[in-house]
Amino acid sequence: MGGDLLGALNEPQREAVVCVDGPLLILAGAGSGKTRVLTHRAAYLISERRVPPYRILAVTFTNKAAKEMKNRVEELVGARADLMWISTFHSLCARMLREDIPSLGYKKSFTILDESDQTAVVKKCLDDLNISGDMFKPQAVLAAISSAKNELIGPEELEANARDPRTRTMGQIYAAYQSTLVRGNALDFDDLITLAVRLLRECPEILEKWQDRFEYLMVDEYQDTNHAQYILVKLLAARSRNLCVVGDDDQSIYEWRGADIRNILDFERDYPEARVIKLEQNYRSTQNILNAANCVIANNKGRKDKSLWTSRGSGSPIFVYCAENERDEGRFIADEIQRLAALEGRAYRAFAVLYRVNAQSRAIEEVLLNRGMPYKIVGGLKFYERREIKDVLAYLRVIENPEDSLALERIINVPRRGIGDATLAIVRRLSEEAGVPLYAGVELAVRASDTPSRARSGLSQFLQLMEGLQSRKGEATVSQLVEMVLEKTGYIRELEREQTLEAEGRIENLRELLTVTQEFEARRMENSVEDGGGPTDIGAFLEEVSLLTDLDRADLSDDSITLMTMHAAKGLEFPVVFIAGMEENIFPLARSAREERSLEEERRLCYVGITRAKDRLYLVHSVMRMIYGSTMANAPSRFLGEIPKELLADAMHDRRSLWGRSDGPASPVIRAHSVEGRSGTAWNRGDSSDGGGENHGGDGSAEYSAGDRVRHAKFGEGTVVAVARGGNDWVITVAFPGGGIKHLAQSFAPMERI
DNA sequence: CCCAAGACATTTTTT
DNA sequence: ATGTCTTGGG
Repeated sequence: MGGDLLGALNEPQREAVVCVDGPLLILAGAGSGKTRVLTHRAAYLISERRVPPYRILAVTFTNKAAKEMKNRVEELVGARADLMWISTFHSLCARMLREDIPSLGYKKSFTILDESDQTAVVKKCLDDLNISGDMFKPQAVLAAISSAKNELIGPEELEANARDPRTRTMGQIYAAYQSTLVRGNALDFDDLITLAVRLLRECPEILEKWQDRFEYLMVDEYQDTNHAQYILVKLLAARSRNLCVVGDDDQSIYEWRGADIRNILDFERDYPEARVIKLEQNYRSTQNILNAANCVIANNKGRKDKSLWTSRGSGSPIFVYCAENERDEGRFIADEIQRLAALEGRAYRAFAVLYRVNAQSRAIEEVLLNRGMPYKIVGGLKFYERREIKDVLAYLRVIENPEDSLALERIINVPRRGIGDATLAIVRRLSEEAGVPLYAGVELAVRASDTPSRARSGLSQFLQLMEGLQSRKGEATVSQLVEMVLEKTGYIRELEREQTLEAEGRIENLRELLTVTQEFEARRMENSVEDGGGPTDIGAFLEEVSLLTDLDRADLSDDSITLMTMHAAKGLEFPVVFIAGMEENIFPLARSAREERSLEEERRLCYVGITRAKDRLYLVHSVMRMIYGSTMANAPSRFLGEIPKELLADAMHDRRSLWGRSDGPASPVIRAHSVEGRSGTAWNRGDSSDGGGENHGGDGSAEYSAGDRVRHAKFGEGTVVAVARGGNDWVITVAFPGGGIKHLAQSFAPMERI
């Protein structure tokens, strides 16, 4: 057994698997088989060390990662794997809280809010506090609250320690927000973590219970943990100290969301007896791709030194294409996919197009759509955030827990039943006066003598509906309840009446929701042995759904091209990867380029993007790009300049490139990639340090560099996008927002820098 | 109470 | 360019 388990591993992997006592840091580079290590490690604990599976905890960030880990451990040790605790941070905490949250003054039936619920609460708080939304945008408030929670800072503390009035106000809004949540017995995603931490900190017997249960702990993607998660792990592992964390500081791309890269960088300080094992052998990509990734990431400071290598050959060069605009970019990508599909017999699922911002997807999508090439977009619109889905789920929430005032507010007039702002105001006033939840307020309003008759009839109609649904709660399955909701509320009828494409789509989504509930029930049947005293079916379903994301529903199995952001691509791999929009201001984003800290995060993102590719990598930049409704001209990304030119080729697509009209066989796109100088300007001097072997040195220097703003006598203002040699002169390529791309001879052009 | 025309903003978003 | 949110008139 042991031979089998360890035989398929390389030396450091094997070490990481058998080193199970005491703290261990595994620095796992991209594609180095970290999931393999984690699963084998779990299997080793179970079958070699005879550790009961339920004494092992593995924490991931995504459901998908948890599911994969579970399946792979099962392959190794069989059904016993089911007893192991493999879950996401959030579901682990939800599970802990379901048991003991009454100690914190909440009821076990708490609901979990998603982002739009949160936004609604914030807006209401801003209203109540009479704070203008101009200065305090809900999104910004939410971000502030979230980061406070990530740091385990409460509202009072935030307000007390505020050094500026804005933060003080934030503290007040935070306080209002939190008390709304508490009143509604609701938790947001961050609360799941912070309240679990509070539980462990405030209740010694609960802490002890969990510490005893988990003898061995593993944390995946440790570089992405925030402070609250860090403390949670620290508390849980304090007793056994058998804590194994796996991560890659170079793949930390969620700092903006509270991830604290120091957690991984300082692990050895926190656990001085820790062993550190580096996994640097990559099983995914060619050496060229790895070299490119290594070179880019080497520009970051303060990282754990590591360098990926592979026993695969160097492989194809990395292809760079300079497109004219975003349509040309899409066209090129589609061309290449078709070419490679035919030439190398690759299925569509072998291709991924990655980009920095979702807005870039449209141009690519358009081309693929036109050509009838199958594609799917991951991210963007979320299934569970769709209005119709949220409406139905809100009904379930109220059925399950009538005190869920947020959900009630959402559906009280959906579909329309004549309960408008005026009526709702009455209900709100009554419930506030009586100090009862909104639902009770509805009952009061129906009974009150001064309620206008129209309002009364709407409200009592609503109450009847809800009572009818609630009466079936015990016997009906979740699917049946959903069907009843759709039927009795007239939701579907309303949509059918609309007769629009949009309404049809919504109906389609609701059908899909029924598939989800049916799947849930099937699973529930299977595991019926589990917890008898757990939440009800509806409760369990709602919890599961609230912790699900689109990523969990995306099937990568169908044969289509994948379009997604580089963030969404983390953890995935594709034989052929295109990274679109390799331009300054897009990647790195303009606002991120100014600060060293965020620039480094962009660079890590670039590293993640590059290392998704197994066989072929294409980096595409565009001279001009229409985005958010306006056209901009951007210099090629500095990250391109950080890749040694020997690794690059222009993929024989220089026909269309800027230099296409000038003569000579040299590949000008390559020339522009000369690596020199520092960030920002590395690319710019498209001077003669290329390996092309022609006309070096000599006569005069370029007066312009990419990124310069210029004014031309005829074409007006523009941006220099490239500078190249052309005969005895310099050819300055300028993008004029009004007049297109012009190639101008430096010595003749009536042009000046501005 | 409802709808429609304007304002608005738009990085990334594992849960 | 586009989708979401607000606001004002019917």
